[in-house]
Amino acid sequence: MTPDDVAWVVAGAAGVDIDLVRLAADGTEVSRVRVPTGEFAGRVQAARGTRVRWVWSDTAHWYPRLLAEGVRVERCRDLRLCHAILRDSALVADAAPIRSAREWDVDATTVPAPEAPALFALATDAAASGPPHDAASALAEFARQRAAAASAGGNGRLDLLCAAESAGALVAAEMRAAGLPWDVAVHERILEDALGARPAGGGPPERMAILAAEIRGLLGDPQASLDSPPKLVRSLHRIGVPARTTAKWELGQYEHPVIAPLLEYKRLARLLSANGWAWLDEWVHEGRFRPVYIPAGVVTGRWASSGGGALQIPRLLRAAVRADPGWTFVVADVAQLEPRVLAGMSGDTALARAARGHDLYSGIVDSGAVATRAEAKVAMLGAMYGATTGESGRLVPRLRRAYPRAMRLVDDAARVGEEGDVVSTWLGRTSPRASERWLRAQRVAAGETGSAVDRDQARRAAGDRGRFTRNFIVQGTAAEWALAWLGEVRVRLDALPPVPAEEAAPRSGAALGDRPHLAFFLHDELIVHTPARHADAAAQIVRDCAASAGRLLFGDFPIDFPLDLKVTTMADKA
DNA sequence: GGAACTAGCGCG
DNA sequence: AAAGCGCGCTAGTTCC
Repeated sequence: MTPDDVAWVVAGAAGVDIDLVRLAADGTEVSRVRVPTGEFAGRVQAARGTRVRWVWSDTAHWYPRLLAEGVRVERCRDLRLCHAILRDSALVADAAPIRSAREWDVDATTVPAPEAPALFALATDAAASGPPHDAASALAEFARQRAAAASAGGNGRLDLLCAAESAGALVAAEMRAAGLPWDVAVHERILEDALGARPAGGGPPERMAILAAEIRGLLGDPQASLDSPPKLVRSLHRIGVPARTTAKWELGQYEHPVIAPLLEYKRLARLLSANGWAWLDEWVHEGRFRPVYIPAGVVTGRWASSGGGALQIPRLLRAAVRADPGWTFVVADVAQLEPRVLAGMSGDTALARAARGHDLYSGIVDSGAVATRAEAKVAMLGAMYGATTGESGRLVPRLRRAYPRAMRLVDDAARVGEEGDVVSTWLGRTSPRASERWLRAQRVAAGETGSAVDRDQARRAAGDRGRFTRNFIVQGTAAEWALAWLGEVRVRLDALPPVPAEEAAPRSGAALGDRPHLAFFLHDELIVHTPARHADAAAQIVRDCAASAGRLLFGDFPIDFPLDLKVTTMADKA
């Protein structure tokens, strides 16, 4: 914390009074009050603008109830999320105290989703699946975390990461509260265009039924099952298509009249089951899709989501994302985030030069390392994922020659992982340790009693782990860049003036519906929902924050993060 | 009849 | 039989 920081530690179980403990910048307790839950939101609102940081057990536990009352907070520290970072970080010199606080080891995915704040509080406390929420526990954990961070190397990088992670948790709660504007009529039109009319009394939609009849005719079996892979494989064998699986990449390799309609049927079946009318009924209410975002739900620090498949919305349906009347979107994504981050981490000026301007892959071609953009892309992905065979594996050595620093960084990360050690992202998030099972397999293979099968399995497991750690440092650092971007966008949008009540978007909620706010985030892309009059300002903020995120992580190193950005009322991809 | 698993495919 | 990372979700299948 900076010296002028004031922290209020918030604590209390659901349904009882809430303790507010004021701390000085050095962590000593200044004062303490106990307030009824009904006064909590008012207290928080009153503290806006005082540079307070709210320290609490779990943003998903505390923040939804504030948002429901129309109250935003400027900054917080999410003890649950920061605990996980500091507990595992290789930068922390003395991790023993924080590791001993096992009650804070709460897997993000076990935190229940808030249907409504009241229900959520009940669910959490009844199931006792969250971290402790009382004042003594929170104060002790905060002290442990400050000590752990103070013992860490890395010039404050972990402090930066904890701040960014906590800001992300605020964004996640706010985006759920605001929701993503979703036009049900447009979605239904897309479904009908693709699938045909919605069946009145069950059964498949019209176009799927016609396709199914055609396919069954070609299979020579009016009863053929198209939805069961084993049965479909047997049906295909009977007409001379020797497919082993029903995966589309394999089916696509056979020449037979049944293949084309079958692939089309599978595409439609997927759309129907994943995002059909049932999805719409379940997940879109009052013009908003409100998924549950799970910050750091992925080991690398990326977010996960729960319910509604928020991070897998098919491109086809993006046309259903429509701004409210008088509002618009700023849709922005970063071009080639991961290789840019790799250039920054490794200090590879040659790769940074290739990245300058806009298209990094074209820049690689211009440098002469490979001949085409497609080659540059597959080679770079192969380098970051650990490809060893095929076209990708063949091209990676060309990148090694052209960008030795960058390639050495990922190659070293892979070697460390193969040896069973951990790797860390730029800001210090550290990969999980090798499992006991993995270590045992390596010991057995290395020992005199190990069989050829043991050795083969161990080598494969080592390779798998090496590809994981290779990718971890890049994917994880990209996630950190994105958090920095997101967090700064949030703060700066919040500083824009609110619009008059008659121009507000009430469906986005009392806390956020009167001003530009984040509405969606997906790894390297965000959508801001904004009153039209603030669209240009919001777009500039999104651009400026990409630049400042780059500086926050990589200082003066000359790597830029260009955006594909557009201002539009329909958020199909930028 | 339900839990646990797999196949397949959507997203980055 | 995906080559090469990270996910979530649905339907079908297998096992208890």
